[in-house]
Amino acid sequence: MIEILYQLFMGRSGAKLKSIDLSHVSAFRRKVYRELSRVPRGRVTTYGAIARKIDSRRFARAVGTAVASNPLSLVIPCHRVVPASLEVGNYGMPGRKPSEGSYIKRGILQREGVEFEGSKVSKESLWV
DNA sequence: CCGAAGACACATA
DNA sequence: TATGTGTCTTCGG
Repeated sequence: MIEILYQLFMGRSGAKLKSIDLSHVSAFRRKVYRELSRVPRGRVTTYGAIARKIDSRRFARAVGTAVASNPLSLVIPCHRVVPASLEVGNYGMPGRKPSEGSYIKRGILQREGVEFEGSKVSKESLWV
């Protein structure tokens, strides 16, 4: 775990997720988190893209619920996932208004170097 | 078990 | 732009 946090601190996200215990997490969610952890700093991906990598695009909504309740918010870069519209999307912040969550999310992304065109992230920031 | 809800996607008008 | 529909995992009764 310390290893992971160190990697994050050094800006090396996408680091190994291996050492984390995911035994009590459903297989589906493990897949989601695995893909999510591959997204590097300064890039974003979409719920649909993750869904597609796992299986099919139809899983998009399910991916959303999986990410929303991710148990490792500091380790898994859940802020690097945006809807296909490329808008910022939501960011669950219990107790706060959705708008605040989006604001925070966007702030994090910008700090990581993601470029924005208006209310949307630029396609260049999309991770392939 | 079953029903409802969800950090979505996409087609249609 | 605005609605409506398709799909799948979770969670609560």
